Amino acid sequence: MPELPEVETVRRQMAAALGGRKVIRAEVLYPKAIRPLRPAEFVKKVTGATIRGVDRRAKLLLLHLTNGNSLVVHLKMTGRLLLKDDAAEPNQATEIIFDLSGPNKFFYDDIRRFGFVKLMPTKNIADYLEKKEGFGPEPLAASFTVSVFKNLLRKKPRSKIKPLLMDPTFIAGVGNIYAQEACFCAKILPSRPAASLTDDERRRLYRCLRNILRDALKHRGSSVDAYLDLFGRPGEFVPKLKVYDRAGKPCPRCRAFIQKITLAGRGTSFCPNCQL
DNA sequence: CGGGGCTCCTGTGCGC
DNA sequence: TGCGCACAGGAGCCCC
Repeated sequence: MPELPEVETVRRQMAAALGGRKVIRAEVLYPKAIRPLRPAEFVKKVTGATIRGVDRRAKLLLLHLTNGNSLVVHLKMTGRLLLKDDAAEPNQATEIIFDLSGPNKFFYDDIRRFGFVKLMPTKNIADYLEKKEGFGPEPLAASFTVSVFKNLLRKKPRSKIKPLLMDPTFIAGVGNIYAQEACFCAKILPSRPAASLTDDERRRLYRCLRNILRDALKHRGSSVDAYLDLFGRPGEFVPKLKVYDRAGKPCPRCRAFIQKITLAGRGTSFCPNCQL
């Protein structure tokens, strides 16, 4: 599942590889993936435009075009943005093909088809992100200080901490993998109400969350499920995951068996011995 | 306000 | 060996 480290990896790669490239041709193979336009309109508004820059907010990728439009992409669980050579052919998962200037095609694939590509005027992006989506702070931003984190926790005293970390309106970009890893690192049970965390635990969780996201980014993310980077390479962080998808295996810290429960409908693994 | 359930969709992995 | 089915999962939405 692409979360902040995976999406940011793809953003950096796209910014370097796609900037200045022109869309020569576009084809929509799965119309439900695009919003809100019909394929003909989508193709018309994209064709001939040059990719000016790539931003990220939460798990959304923002591809800005020179014609005043932007593409807003959410990869959800199995979306992939792939830069391939001109001879590449679509497969079962391919939803959109962009034929670029130079020797490349740019594919949007999504096995489970939950992701989307929205086309909207660039000038509407800021409002869309902050008003409609209402994203919380970027956890790796310099402005996201420990006191900002503590103030946020005070606003949601009754929420369970792990689902709270995954709430995009609370903090942006954290999903099921890194929320579990952060709780493990901070030695906090995922089901603890936010208000029950001591000052020391709040500080630990803040540091753990930021360190894990940074470390995962350094390793180009975790390839669980279907994630691949822009060049089709898997991320290298999976061997460093301590609890995610490790139910029944020994805790790397204390050797107790990792346990799995469901919180807010999401699988959640933790060590019942050293997470308190 | 918080929590639960439903929805989208397909590959995986289980039980028989 | 093969079939069929439950299940996972981000996040919006509805309901209580």
